[in-house]
Amino acid sequence: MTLDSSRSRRAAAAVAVRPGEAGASSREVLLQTALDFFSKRGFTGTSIRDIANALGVSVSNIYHYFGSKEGLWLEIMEYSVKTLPDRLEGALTGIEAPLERFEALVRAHLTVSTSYQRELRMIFLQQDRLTDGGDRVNQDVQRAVLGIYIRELEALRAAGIIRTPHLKILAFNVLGVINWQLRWYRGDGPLPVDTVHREIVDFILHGLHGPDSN
Amino acid sequence: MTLDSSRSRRAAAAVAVRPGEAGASSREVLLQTALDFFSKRGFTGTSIRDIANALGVSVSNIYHYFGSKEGLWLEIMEYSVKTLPDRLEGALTGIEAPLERFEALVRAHLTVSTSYQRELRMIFLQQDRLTDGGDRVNQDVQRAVLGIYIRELEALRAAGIIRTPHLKILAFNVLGVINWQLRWYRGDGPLPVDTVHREIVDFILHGLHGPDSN
DNA sequence: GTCTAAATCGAACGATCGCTCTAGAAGCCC
DNA sequence: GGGCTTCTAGAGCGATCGTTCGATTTAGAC
Repeated sequence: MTLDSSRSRRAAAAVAVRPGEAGASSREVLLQTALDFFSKRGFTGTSIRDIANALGVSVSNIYHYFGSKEGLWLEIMEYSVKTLPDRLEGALTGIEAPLERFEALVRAHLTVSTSYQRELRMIFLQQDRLTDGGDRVNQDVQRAVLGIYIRELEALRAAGIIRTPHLKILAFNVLGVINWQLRWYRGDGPLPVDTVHREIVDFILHGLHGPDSN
Repeated sequence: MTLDSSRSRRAAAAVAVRPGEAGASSREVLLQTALDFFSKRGFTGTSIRDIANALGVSVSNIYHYFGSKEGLWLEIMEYSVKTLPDRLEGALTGIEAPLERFEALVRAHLTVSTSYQRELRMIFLQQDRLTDGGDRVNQDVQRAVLGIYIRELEALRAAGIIRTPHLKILAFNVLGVINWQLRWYRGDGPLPVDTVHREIVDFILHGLHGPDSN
């Protein structure tokens, strides 16, 4: 359920694998296991043998499907994090009022964050150990998301709802609240996801002073 | 200036080094270089040889002073991150009004974050690759800071200033804004540190709606 | 059945990892 | 000077790293 049904292909050695077959199943299992390790220990903290041994398969298997360790990383990025900007934009279509748009943006962001919690943890753990092309992916996505927030904040300022001239700082503050949730929130804890999302939206919109203060 | 004058000692092989001498200088340079690497590439992403080669010294030198890679990491934690809870508590002494206390807490936290930016980045990059004792340090500090925030938020609730029953979520939201700044703020950029701190305090206290909305 | 390609394995490569050991250089006390 | 401790270097240890390779197994097409 957390996986996209249409899967793109980019590996070096692997060729045409039809989705929904036994071959794809091996692929998926490898991706999921790699995701578990990458999101918990980061890129350098995870070895190819960690992933292979966890599944009881050989390391050559991974190279057969993904070509390299970085290829495996990028494959995970491909179906998850890279889709983030489009998903955020999609949540805005049809909404006109700036404040409504902004709230929809935050809510959509939280929803995607919940779906791709491990994938997003990966990019926030990773620290310039990939080749240039690999780093680019993360930077582009983060820049795109920031751009969306700044654009919406500009609309809020034009509407007279916010006054600060430092929209970039404001955008980072909002992103901080949303992304920090990736660090502390555990789905298996006592807090329901709806409660957490509602509290975060309230905090972003009203800060410490609750929604009844305006 | 970002270093404590009194330095604690815990290495395995090293013994009594008087501060302020030539011996201490080698030590300091090693610590600073290690700090640069750890804060940029994390624990697993940094090798002992990275640090030694950057300084043109031998790896044995590092082991002479710190005993192990983890010892080097913990030594950095010792003079910086571990002092965080005490510094936050110190900023609260003499202040009575809950809201004033909270604002002072946030401001002190931002000040310390600026002083120990690289050190704090280390602990947010690191991901359970240390031995049990090493992990404990980070966890204890983070728990202590969270405890301080929750205690102050309880005072705010008792004073009727906030209403939400989910103080833990609220505390994480505040910490998210503060800690996220470690990820994006560069001191050499165009934004003055005072401006950033003021915007963050305003955001935490009032959210998107500015300070004149209550 | 045969043929072919995808899937999987185990061994091994060179490089790098954290770390140890031995030994010489430098600094201080007398 | 000698005698001691501290500091530093370099070689090398076993382990693990990402990766490659040849060979074997599996599975579908005919």
